[in-house]
Amino acid sequence: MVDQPNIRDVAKAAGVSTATVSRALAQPGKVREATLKKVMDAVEKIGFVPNRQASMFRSRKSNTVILLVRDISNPFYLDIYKGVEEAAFAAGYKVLMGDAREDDERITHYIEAVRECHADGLILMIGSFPKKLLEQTDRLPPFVVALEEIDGLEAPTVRVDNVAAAEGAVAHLIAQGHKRIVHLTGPLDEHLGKTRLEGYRRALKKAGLPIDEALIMPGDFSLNAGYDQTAKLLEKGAHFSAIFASSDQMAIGAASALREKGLAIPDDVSLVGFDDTLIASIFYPPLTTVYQPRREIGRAAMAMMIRKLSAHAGDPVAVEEPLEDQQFLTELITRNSVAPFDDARPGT
Amino acid sequence: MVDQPNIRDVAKAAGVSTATVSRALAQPGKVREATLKKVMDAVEKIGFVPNRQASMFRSRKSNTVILLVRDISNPFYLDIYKGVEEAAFAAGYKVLMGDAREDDERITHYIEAVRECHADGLILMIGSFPKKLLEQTDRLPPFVVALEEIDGLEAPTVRVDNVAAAEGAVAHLIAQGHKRIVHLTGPLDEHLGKTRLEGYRRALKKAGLPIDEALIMPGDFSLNAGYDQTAKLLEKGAHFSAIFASSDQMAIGAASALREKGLAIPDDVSLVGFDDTLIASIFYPPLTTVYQPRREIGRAAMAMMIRKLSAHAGDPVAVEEPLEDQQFLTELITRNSVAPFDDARPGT
DNA sequence: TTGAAAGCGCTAACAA
DNA sequence: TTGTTAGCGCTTTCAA
Repeated sequence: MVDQPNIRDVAKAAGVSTATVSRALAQPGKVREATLKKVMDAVEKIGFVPNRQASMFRSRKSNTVILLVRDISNPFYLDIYKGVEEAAFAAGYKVLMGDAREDDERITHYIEAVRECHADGLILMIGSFPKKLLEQTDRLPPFVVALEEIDGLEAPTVRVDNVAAAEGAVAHLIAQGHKRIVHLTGPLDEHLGKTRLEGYRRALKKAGLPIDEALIMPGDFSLNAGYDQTAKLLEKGAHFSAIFASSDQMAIGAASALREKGLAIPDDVSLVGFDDTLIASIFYPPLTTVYQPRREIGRAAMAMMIRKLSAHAGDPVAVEEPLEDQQFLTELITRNSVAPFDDARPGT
Repeated sequence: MVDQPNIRDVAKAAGVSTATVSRALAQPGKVREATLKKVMDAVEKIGFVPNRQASMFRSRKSNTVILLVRDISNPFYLDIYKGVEEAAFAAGYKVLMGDAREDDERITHYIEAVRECHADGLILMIGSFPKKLLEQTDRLPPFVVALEEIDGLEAPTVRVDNVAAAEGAVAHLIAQGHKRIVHLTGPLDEHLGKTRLEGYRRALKKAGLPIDEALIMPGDFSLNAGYDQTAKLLEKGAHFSAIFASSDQMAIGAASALREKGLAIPDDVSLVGFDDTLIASIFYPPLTTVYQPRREIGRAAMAMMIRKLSAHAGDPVAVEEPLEDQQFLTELITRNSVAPFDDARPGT
C-alpha cells in the first residue's frame, strides 16, 4: 500500500487551509458552498481518505460503541446487534460486539477498550460485573444495561418482565394438562435466572400445583447445559411430562437428550423455550417459545446510549428527556413442541 | 469518567523520561531491570492505561485484522473466527469481524477501514470484489483469501478441494441407490458455487447417470434460498429422491419445504449439507454433511496474514518461508439424513 | 541504557 | 466564513 495523502495535501490542492478541509469534511454546513466544492474536488482528485486514527485521537471520540454480550455464539444477540446497529448507524456510530463469556478478565478487557479510547461507551448484556471495577464508579465509562440487571450497578436499563413471561409459558403448559414440569434455569445467582424461576414458581402456585425442587435444574442458557441437565434427570428416573427451558438453546439441548432415550417431542414430553431465535422455528418440531422484541430492544438500548453520550459531552439538547428505564412486552409463540398431557403417554 | 493519567504522569512519578516509559511498556527487554520496576510501580500506583488511540496513531499500526465474511449470521464463520482469533491473540493481534453481505459498498467500507488505519489487513472470505478497487492494486491493503477465490485478485489462499468434496458427497448418495439428485448450488458466478457444481456433475458422470439440468437449482447459501428453490421444485412436480445442498443452511431450508409437503427425511428424500455447522448435528434428523476444519483454516489464514504483515513492515525474519497457498482436507460426516433409495418410496 | 526533542494527522480555540 | 496556531499522547530518532 502506497502512502496515503493527508489533509495538508488536500488543503494545498484546494487552495485552502487544513482547518477548512477538516470542517468541510466534518461539518459541511459551516463552509461556503463554493469552498466545499473545491475541497471535495481536491479530495476526489488525490484520493484522500481521512486518517480516523488521527481524528479520534485528537477529538477523543471514537463514535463507536461496544455491545458486550454473554455469549456471542447465541444467535439471540444477532438481532439485538442489528437493532443496535440501526440506531447507531442513523446517529453516525459504529458498533463492535464483544464476547464476555461470563469471564471477569474479558469484561475488564472491554472496559479498558473504552479507557483506551477505542469506544465511547458500553451496552452491557451480562449478568455480573467484576467486583474490582464496581468500586471505581467514577472511572467507569458510560454504559447502558439491556435485559439484565447487575447488582451494585446503577444504570439506565431496557427491560422485559421476565417473571410474567416465564409465568405465561408455564401456565400454557399447565393449561395443556401438564403437572410435572421441569425448569431448566439460567444462572441462579443472576437476575435473569432468578426472575424466570420466580415466574415458574408463581405459575405452579397459582394453579395449586406442588413445586418439586428436584425438577428445577440449574443451567446457564447453553446448549450443553440443556443436554446435560436433562440427561441427568433421565438417568435419575425423574418423572415429568414437560420442560420449560430458560433459552431456546437449552431447549434444543434437552431435546437431544430426550431423543437419545427414545422419547418423542411433543408426544412424550412437551417443550417450551425462551427467546424465539431462528432455531426455534427451524427445529423439528417447531418450538413453542417466548418472543422478545430483540430488534426494538437493541434500538432502544442504543438510543439510551446516544442520549447518555451527548449528555456526557455536555450537549444540552438531548438531556431534556431523562434517561428512564424502558420496558418491552414479550409474547408466547405457540408452535408444535407442546401437546396436551396424555394419560396413555405420561412422559418419563 | 475522570481524566486518564498519561505517560508524562508516569514518567514524573517514576523519575524517568517519557521515552523510557514508552520503551518499558513496549520493549521491556531494552530497559534496565531496576528502571523497569520503577516504571511498573508508577503505572500501578497511578492507574495508568496507555491510550492506544495515540499509540496506534503514532506508530501507524493497529494490531488489528478484519475478517470479512459473506454473511455474519452463518455460524460457519464463528469457528473460523475462533481459529483466526487464536492465532491472532498469540501474536498480539485483535480481530474484528465484518459482514460483507455480497455488497460492494460494504466491502469498500471495510477496505477504507484499513486505509483509515483501523486495521492492518484483511482476511477475505468473500467471492467477489468491487471492480473499482481491483484496478488500484497498489493501494490495496494487505490481504489473505480463505476458502474462496476472487477473480482478478492474486492473493495467498487457504483452500479446500471443493470439487472433490462435492463429488464425494454426491457419490455417497449414489452409492445409496439415488439417481435423481437435486443440487442446491452456491452463487454460480463464484468459485465456491462453480466448483461444487463441478463436483456434482463429475460424480454423476462417473456413475454413468444422466444430468438433469432441471434439478440444478441456483442458490446463495442462505436458508431462504434453500427453502424457496425446493418449494419451487416441488411445485413444478419435479421427481427426485435426494438433495445435495451447498450449505447446511440451505439444507435446513430445503427440509422445511419438504416437510410442508408432508415428505419425510430421509424416508422420502435424503438430504446432504455442506459445512458441518452445529445445526447439522442438532437438526432432526442429524444431517449428513461435509466437514471442513474451520478452526485450522482460520488459524492458517491468520498465520499467513501475520507473515504478510511482517514482510510488509520490512521484518526479514518472517519472510524466509514464502507465502504459499495451503490446502486442507474435507471429510464427509454421515448421519441420519440419508437412507438407501427405496423403490416403495421413490421420493417425489 | 537513557533523555531531549521532533512530530505523526488531525481538530479546535481564537483571531481575522 | 476562513486561516493561524497550538497541541492531543505517544513513539522514535538522535545524541549523550
